[in-house]
Amino acid sequence: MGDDDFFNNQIHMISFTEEKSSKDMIFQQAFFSSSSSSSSLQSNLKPCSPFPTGGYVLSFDKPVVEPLYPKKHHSPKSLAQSQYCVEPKAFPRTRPRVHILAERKRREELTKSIVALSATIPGLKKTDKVNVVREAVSYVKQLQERVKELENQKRKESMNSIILNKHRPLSINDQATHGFVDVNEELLEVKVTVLDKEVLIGIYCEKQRQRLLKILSLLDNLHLSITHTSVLPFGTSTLKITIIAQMNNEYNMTIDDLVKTLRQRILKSQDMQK
Amino acid sequence: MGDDDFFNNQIHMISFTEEKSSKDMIFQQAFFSSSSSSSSLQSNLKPCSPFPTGGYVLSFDKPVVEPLYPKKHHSPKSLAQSQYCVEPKAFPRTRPRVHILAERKRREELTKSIVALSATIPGLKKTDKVNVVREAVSYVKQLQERVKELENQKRKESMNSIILNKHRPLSINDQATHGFVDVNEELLEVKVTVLDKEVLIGIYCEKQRQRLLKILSLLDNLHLSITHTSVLPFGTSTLKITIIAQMNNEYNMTIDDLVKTLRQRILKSQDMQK
DNA sequence: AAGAGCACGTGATGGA
DNA sequence: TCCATCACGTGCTCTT
Repeated sequence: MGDDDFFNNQIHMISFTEEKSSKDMIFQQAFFSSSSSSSSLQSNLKPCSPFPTGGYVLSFDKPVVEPLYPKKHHSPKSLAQSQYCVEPKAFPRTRPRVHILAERKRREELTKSIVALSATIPGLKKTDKVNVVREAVSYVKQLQERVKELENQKRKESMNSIILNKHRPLSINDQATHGFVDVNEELLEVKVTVLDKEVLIGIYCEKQRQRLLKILSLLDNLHLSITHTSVLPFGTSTLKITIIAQMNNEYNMTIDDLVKTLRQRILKSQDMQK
Repeated sequence: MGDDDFFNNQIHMISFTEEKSSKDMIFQQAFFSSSSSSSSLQSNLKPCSPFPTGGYVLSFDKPVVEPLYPKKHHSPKSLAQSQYCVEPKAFPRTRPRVHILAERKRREELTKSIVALSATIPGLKKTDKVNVVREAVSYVKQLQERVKELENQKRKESMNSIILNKHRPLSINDQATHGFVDVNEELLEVKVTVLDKEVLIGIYCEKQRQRLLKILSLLDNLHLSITHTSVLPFGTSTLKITIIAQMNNEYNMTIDDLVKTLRQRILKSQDMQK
């Protein structure tokens, strides 16, 4: 669990004119599974390029030793293989150092961000860099899909109240709102609950001729015997219908199917009315 | 869209002498805004390390020219600065090359994955690598939170059917289920819908003495005048109560508050019954 | 001994 | 000019 500790256990030397940089790298080094200790100065030689004279040479950043890159990495071994060349002429070698530092910083920050990313994605086993990013991609897609899914469901749930607001001026300027109201955006909510052999059906819909009659016959066709009903007017143009019914032996639908077919049939009969 | 192709279009030479390889990199190079063309051979010199003799030297992979790394990048300029050193002694320089290739592949794949990641996260402006990863982190967190939020809401919605299943054997082994049933897990669902000055209240609860009476007086206290009610028995021990009421002038609650207070009061009166 | 993985220093390049 | 970003080749380590 505690995996944030191995910072600062190694102090890379100071080098002349500071360059503090203790506690560096390490981090992902340890995180991404690797050794831990380090600080094997390992020679700071590097190829010195920009010479029109041809001839590729090496040099320190300064004509002096300069332990500039203290953080190489992985301690053991080496140190014996410090090899270098000396530059024939000392040059204003003050620039590359800032470059090196900047680049170091950049790299550091990339790995750090990747570590942060790996922290957000659950069930990650291979903490290797590319794998982290890849898993992140698929995880993001997965999350996006889940969100979309849930939001669609929610839309259905809260549809009635939204449509309610739309229908509020219904009786006033009925014809005036055309164009903004989708034909399929009927006000219709169906909810079904099952308990043993009984079914509780709640329907919230627009007021219409023969509304209850049609629904009851529809239920009869689906092998449901009505035992109680209640029809309550809500506002000027909507109804709340509640029905309790008994499943016959022939009945064998799932709840979802029942809801769907009820919605379909009721909507169809609504269309036919218009 | 199609982003899986530019592998294997280059046949990395079979062995030394050769190295065709044209068009590579490109991709992210173009994606992350940069130049596009490539192939500026740019000298293949490299520091040759493992020499116990000290002295840091450079060499080709072979004593011959060898255009090994054609993909350096950014075409223009350079090419004039081909500089190199010759290794004093030719060595079995056949190993590093595979390493170079592998590393190249690794790098390529990392950037590719990051590009893929950047594709999944919307509204991204700075397509810089670290920024992509960082934005990905915050985006993932954002998505996670949204999912959690939506799922909690969903839980509330579907609570009733879950509790229904728990209560199914209620009338049979009433006392026998103690210990597994939390005291607060009463069967109670309250749903409120508002239309102008009217309120539609649906309550699903356990059958109990004076249930309707208490609820109606409660609503009266909240400045709601009942216009219609319906009480339907569902199963042997539950009720579906539906109420339509008018808001009085004194009424000024939000829907959520109304639901909460209704739930609280009803649950409290239920407790007192026991 | 081979492979995978990482950080390093470096040159090139495009933008303030 | 300087600064940021990139791909590159390299040395190192750890695992198989």
